Amino acid sequence: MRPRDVPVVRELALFVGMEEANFATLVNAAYLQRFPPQVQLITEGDSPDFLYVIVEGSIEVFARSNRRRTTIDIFRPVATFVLAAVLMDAPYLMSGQTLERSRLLMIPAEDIRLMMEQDAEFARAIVRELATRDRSMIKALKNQKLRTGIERLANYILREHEEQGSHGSLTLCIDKQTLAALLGMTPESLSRAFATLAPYGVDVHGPDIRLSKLDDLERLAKPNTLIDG
Amino acid sequence: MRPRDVPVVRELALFVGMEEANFATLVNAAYLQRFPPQVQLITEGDSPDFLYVIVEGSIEVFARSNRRRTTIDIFRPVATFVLAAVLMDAPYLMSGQTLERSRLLMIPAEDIRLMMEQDAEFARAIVRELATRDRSMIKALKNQKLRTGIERLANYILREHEEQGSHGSLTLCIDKQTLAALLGMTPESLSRAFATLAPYGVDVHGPDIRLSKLDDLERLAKPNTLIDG
DNA sequence: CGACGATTTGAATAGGATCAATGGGAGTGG
DNA sequence: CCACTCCCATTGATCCTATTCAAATCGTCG
Repeated sequence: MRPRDVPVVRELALFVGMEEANFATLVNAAYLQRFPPQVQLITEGDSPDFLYVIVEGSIEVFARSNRRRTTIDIFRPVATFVLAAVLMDAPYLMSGQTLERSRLLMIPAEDIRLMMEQDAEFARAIVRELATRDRSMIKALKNQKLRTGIERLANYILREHEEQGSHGSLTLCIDKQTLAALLGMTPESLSRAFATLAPYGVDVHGPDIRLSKLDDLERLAKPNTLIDG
Repeated sequence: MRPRDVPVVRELALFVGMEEANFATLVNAAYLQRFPPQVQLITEGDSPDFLYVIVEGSIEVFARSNRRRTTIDIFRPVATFVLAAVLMDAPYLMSGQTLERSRLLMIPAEDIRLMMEQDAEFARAIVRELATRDRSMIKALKNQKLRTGIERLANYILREHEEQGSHGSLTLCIDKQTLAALLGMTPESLSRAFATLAPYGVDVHGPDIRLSKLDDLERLAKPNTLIDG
């Protein structure tokens, strides 16, 4: 790992409280690597070799069963993924691939497990990370079970709109196929869902969306901090 | 908490590695309490007061949004719930109620958080518990997004069948309304799903189910250790 | 220009939900 | 012991949501 990348990683919530020596140990064992888009990094069912930290780019984690495929989550900097599998030394439950050119820190799973035993502050940071992930998965499950596809889309739009500054417009940062999979629907259904939202002031032009009737859209979406928080 | 209940709790994965003094501290602050059926213990949105440990009975955790309601999970001894909310001191994401007469150990949330700072072995046990929960939620999300209602039911039946000894029959230990909510469908749909499974050797008599064509049922269900494990 | 992949649109179908009505115990009170 | 009631479960009819399969359209890039 290049020296100039170290400070960025050091500031991650997961590492910030660690003793310097322990952090150095972890980093020495780790690889910081670049990947082109559409590279599959992990495969569901495999044993975890590394904990991944996204330094740059974005990662889609997805799962298959029967002949269906769905997106579980999309990660951006700075986040880790497959932490639970690494800690339990249990098979990955999902596959993961880069969506764009990405830089990832790969820390050998065994080092993570050892370090958790050695560094109590690291263990506590892991607890916070895991608890956050757990809650995030509960929210995703609620989103899926308690809302229709249109409602999920409406809430996704509102959330992106807010994260992008609430200026009345937003730009989708993933392509529509991936968005459809994330929202638990087919690309065709997503396309129709967008059309259904037109009367609610949702104007779609490629990846750009303008929102002209925010109130109407919110009335439809009924955002809920216990799902979208 | 009664002295004779202490050993049971002491053996929980969460506590078994703790120093004796620390365990005593936690237990002294805790309440072991009985509840009748259908008592709502926690409400989504509330701040976490306690970590709950089910010593006896069963608990349904569920969530609402719009005017819908769904079951997230059902817990039996010996398990904890709302651990993530307690650790993050963040609002419960789900409500919880007893399904039957139950005994619960209630440990004040603040004591859990303090003890995690003090007892490194406890922190590690929490990590394992959280990682297991996280994986369980991922599986639930995959189950919901990658399977139809009938497939979810078929897999639920196969899993119960196995847990009850694989003797060609099983007994539902929750009523069908609750099962329907757990599987993400209405009671009507569940009833029809059972009917659909009849040609696959699923004979339902009230809560009792006999399975006469296990192979056919498995071919339909396509159980997957990365979902049902 | 031409090809390819992504998106949209159309038509038909499937999976579930909703609303309504019926059947079937378990428990209650006469 | 027998109605009676209530709640759960089932069944029927219909509607809605979303998927599937197919075709058209759009944009981008070589």
